[in-house]
Amino acid sequence: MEEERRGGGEGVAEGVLYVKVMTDEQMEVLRRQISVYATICEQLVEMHKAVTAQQDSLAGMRLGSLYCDPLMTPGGHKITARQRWTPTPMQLQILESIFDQGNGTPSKQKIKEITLELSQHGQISETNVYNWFQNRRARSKRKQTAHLPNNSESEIEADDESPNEKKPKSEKHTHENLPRTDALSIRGTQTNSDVLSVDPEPNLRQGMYASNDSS
Amino acid sequence: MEEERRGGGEGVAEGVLYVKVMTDEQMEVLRRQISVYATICEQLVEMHKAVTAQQDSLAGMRLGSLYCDPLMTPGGHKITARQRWTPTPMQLQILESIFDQGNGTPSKQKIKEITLELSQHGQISETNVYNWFQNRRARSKRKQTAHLPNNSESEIEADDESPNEKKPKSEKHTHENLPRTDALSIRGTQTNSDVLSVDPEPNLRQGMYASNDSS
DNA sequence: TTCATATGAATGAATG
DNA sequence: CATTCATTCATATGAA
Repeated sequence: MEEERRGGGEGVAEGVLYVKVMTDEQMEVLRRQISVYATICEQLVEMHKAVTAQQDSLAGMRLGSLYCDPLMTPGGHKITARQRWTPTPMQLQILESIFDQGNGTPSKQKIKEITLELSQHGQISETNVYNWFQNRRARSKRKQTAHLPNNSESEIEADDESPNEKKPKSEKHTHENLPRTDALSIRGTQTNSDVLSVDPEPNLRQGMYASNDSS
Repeated sequence: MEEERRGGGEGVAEGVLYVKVMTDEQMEVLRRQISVYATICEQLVEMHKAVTAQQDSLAGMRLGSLYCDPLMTPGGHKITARQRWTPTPMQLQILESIFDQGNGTPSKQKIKEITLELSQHGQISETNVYNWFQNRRARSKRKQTAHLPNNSESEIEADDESPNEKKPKSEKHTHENLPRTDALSIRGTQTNSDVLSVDPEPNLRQGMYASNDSS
């Protein structure tokens, strides 16, 4: 599927000319920047849709066409694929055994040692190890949360913008959910004359960042 | 030539020896181009905001009906309901710019100003800003533990079966004064080319964070 | 192809 | 501030 991730070098008859024409860092930068204005463009599309919809109601004409089909979508950037680390079976085994030792919280020093150990079996970085443990613990904990809560109620979550509800997200968020809108939130809410009204309604918590005035 | 000028950091990642065909200058060119586009888009958004707002406010004379509820549904609860704040690209840009300014720890007063500024681009609270800076600093500092004093990685190792890569986050740069333009600040920076001089909303950035009155 | 899932990585928020 | 937690995003892989 992704054999053409480096589509830059076409015309190769035989052999996979496998060269990177940009460093990951460069690619990351570009990706970021492109993503920025791609999102903005998406907002523009939404606005245009809104505007044309108004006109539509007046003239009765319909011209709702999407004129924005970028090469990538904010939901899935297909610009580049960043390869991610994959532990070798050997590494995985070692990691698993360390994890099973109960020393659930490997400190930084541990991480270094483990990384050094694992680097004998393949490329690896401390970040990889760190992430692995983080994920391992988090996911093992989530598995336990699948305790068949048998919630007899049916909380009707009508607002499922995500049709795929396979992920067992039966967790319980014990914190207040702030009515957060998505990235392109400028289209909703008040597009009235009060578009730019600052809504300084911060969900200020108890402590915040400064209990007192440090001035 | 200058294909190896940039101290990107990585030259050989895994088995694959790749060359850098993009120079700093090329990169800079792309960056600036994208920056221009981003700025244009940003201004377009503002323009459309003004337009839609105007239409809406003039609905009494034009439409005469409150039919301005096409797709947005001001009270649309079904857009997305996330518990966690996610900065919009524009907000991110602004935050990054501020962060790169080296003004380090923003004081409480700064936070307020920044929050006010960012609220023009989406829902945000002071806590969000504070957390962002906290995380930003902490994580950028964690980018220093991946190199060994005598780590000669000039060797091309192709023995491993794990095609992986380090984690070069885009912000490898410490907040040192980069000679290049900052990460496209699509915000206040009035487009030098004055592409679309439509700025009917002077109150977009009233205070900004320029007013440094911290204690 | 498309969908579903596992999982590495990113990150906002919380805790010390 | 330094670490950790919790959640989400993105990608690799396999099944339908």
